[in-house]
Amino acid sequence: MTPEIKYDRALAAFILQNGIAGASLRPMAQAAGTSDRMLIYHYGSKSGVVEAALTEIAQLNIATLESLLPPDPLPPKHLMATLAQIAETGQFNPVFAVFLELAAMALRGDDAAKAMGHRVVSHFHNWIAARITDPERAMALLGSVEGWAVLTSFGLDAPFPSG
Amino acid sequence: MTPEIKYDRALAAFILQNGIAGASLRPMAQAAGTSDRMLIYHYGSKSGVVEAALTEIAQLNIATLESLLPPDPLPPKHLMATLAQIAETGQFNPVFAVFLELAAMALRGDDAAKAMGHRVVSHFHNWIAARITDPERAMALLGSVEGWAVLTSFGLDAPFPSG
DNA sequence: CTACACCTGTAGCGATCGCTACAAATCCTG
DNA sequence: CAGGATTTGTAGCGATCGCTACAGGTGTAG
Repeated sequence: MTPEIKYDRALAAFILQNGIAGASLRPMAQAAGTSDRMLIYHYGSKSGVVEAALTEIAQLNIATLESLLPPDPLPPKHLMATLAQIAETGQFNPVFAVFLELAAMALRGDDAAKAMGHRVVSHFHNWIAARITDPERAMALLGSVEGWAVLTSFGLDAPFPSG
Repeated sequence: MTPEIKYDRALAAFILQNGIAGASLRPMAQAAGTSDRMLIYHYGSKSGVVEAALTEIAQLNIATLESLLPPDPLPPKHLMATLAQIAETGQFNPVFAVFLELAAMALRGDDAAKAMGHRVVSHFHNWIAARITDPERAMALLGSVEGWAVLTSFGLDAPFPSG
């Protein structure tokens, strides 16, 4: 029951909107209705703040995915068709942006980013695996979706992977 | 024959190593053997410097890809097997990191990043299309590779897409 | 040689960065 | 109610950010 939990939601929203690179203590504190001094006090350091926000994002994300599509093994084509509809609303764009930022940091040797990304993407993988008739294909499908996110971010009209 | 070309190589190397987020004028200038004052003078602004560096990265990349595998239509499986060997050396990790950073920026509405990413990824697409027997599959394969890069950056042992 | 455009080094501007020292306020315990 | 620990506001530290003013050098054209 750490008391700083009340800030997590606002911090997560801030990072979803501004990215990890745009996460500065003073603006984050203002968004959370407190001061930079307090964020440092509660979370110890800026990296502690960011880590808490990313954890919160991951949890929110799991909840959102659960509510969008309850577990039920579908043929890959059906699942991907549903995912296509969800993805094309753009509601997950901020989440994708954070993931891609984490991936770039991980590629440069940031171990914290690597661990955080691993955790979050594993959740995605499990979510897919629980909703597909042949779960061993979940990783390949997940990769296709991530790649689609990259290509469409640049404005290419890449077809959503069909499975 | 703009005189600032001599800096482009060093600037590209710097951004490949430190990322776009880590691109500050003074360190870049030092890496290029000049001063921040001179970079601003030649390129007009920091964004001009970064843009030149990214353009240089794109050109270097095309040359590298050409030298690694001359154009020759192959069956998708063969091409992907060759790409797997190349990708697993990790030599393109800094390039992937820059791409993913660009994608994150583009997803947040950075139009310059979107245009730059579009250009670079289009080159990748053309490169693949020229080396595959059914070029209309190039986009899907490219997406799979990008997604694979994201997943492996987090330490997941995702299989390289087989085509 | 002169004059003028081009180039570059020094110094510093205001803003923001993560973080901290210090003291007052508040809360909990005895 | 007393006294110590916990929480918070104010102010500011040194560092770095992108960028600029200004003076002096350098090369070239008339």
